[in-house]
Amino acid sequence: VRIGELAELVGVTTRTVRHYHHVGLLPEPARSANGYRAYQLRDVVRLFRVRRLVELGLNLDEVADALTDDESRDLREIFVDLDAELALQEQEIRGRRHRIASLLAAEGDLSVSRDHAEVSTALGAVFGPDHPGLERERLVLGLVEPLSGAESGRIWDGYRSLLGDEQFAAQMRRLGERFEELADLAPDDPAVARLAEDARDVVGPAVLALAQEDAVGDGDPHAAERMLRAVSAGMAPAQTRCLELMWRHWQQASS
Amino acid sequence: VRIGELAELVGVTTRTVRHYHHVGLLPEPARSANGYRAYQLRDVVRLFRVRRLVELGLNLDEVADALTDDESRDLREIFVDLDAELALQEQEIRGRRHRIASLLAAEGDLSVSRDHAEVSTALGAVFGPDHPGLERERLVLGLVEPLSGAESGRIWDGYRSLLGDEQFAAQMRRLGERFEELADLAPDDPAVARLAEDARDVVGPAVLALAQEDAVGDGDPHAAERMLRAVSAGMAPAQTRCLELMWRHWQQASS
DNA sequence: TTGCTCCTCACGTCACGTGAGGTGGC
DNA sequence: TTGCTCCTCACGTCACGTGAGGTGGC
Repeated sequence: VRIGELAELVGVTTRTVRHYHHVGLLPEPARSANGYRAYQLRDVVRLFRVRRLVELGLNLDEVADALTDDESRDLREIFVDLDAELALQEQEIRGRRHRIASLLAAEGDLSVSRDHAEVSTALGAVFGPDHPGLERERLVLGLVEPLSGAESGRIWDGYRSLLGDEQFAAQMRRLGERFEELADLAPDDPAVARLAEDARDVVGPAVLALAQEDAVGDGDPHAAERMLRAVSAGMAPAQTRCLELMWRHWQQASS
Repeated sequence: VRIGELAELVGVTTRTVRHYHHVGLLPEPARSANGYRAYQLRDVVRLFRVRRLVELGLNLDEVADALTDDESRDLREIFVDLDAELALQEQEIRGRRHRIASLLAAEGDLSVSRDHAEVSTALGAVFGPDHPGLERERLVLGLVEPLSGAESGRIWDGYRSLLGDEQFAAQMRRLGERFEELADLAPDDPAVARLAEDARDVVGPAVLALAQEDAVGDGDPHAAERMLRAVSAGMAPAQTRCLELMWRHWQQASS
């Protein structure tokens, strides 16, 4: 029996058989006069046994281990471990499918959540298309999505109540403009502290909500700080400083 | 924000971030004076979106595809396809776990089936440890295992009834010895045809059963022929010829 | 000075797939 | 002569992991 026939018998490719020779899973058989591998019955049986284990999900090292005669490691133990691993994989796949199903259940744009789309639209309406901070404010929304449902839910609610109130919205728009103007100032410019003071009661209910979540203790305990670091990525020093000051105010307010 | 912080924010390694740069999933950010990558808010958001899709099970090409703005391929379609693929994987894993569970449910040696172990023992008892054909006969049992349950079931039954009958067993032992003696003869030696004739009613109920399965049409329609090729792997020419003759007899008997 | 982070190659992982270039048997 | 199978390298796949060797900031 030559390699092609062996492979067909067992249902693999000839490359697979050669690979098993290479890694020592299957002994190299004698060669016939023309240099072709000449397989015996025992090789066919061996290959079948190898494939049986591979198809159950063992990797080639484990198969080699399982097929040694010294039984150093119990086959039963191997299978128990394998089953546990497969159970994990199954759970993972189910989780993914669950998340995909809830995505597909929603209509509209799948690339962002419904909440995100709604708040983004509201932001555009409130700020107007030419507002210098609109782009950044919208990017910040992208940081809310990876948070847990409870965390992001509070934040979306915070945005909605804020943007829904004409007076707050107008203040927010103005604060946003002032924040952009910080870009060219020094971090210790008095305008920085003034803005942080003025923003205290208007902007940032989202962050406040996050801080409260932190205090309550469910979700990621450092979500708020991580948000803060992410938001300040690439900001001008004065803007970063302003955010820091706001953060301190909010921390005091929530404690 | 430098690469380490970005990676920690999003929950990946720095190597992963660099890999995404390499394949173009994440744009290379500007460098600060020391050559370090300096990330902006938009990079954080982008990386979060990439990871969300990766963790759902998309490969990096698909992620890139899904995150292009031209929406050339509908995200909904991508998710539907992905779900179908995940459903397949889940079924595969369940199949494996099912097979493992039935293995674990049986006591004793997990490397071979109960039937195999039983028939192998019976073969040893009937042939005796010094019989020249015992090793091969036992190897042949290894070819029965990969067959479907119905096919192998018939064959094990065939073996059991044969080996359980004192008279048949004695004949089989004798035929086995004669078969080994063929090794040094020419394929056209009259002893070959004689043995095939004599074996007709004794050896090979297993193959006969397989041939019947073939005729009935369930299972692999060429299982018997494949068995024959495998069994004759590495045999002496006269032995192969003898098997062929037997096979023809059996085919006639079953038609 | 020490420890930490960053930088750029570049090879390794896992189980094979896929040519590349050549030879033997019908 | 043509088509098929076999042979031996040896690079490619996929998403990074893991050093190797070197540099900047506290």
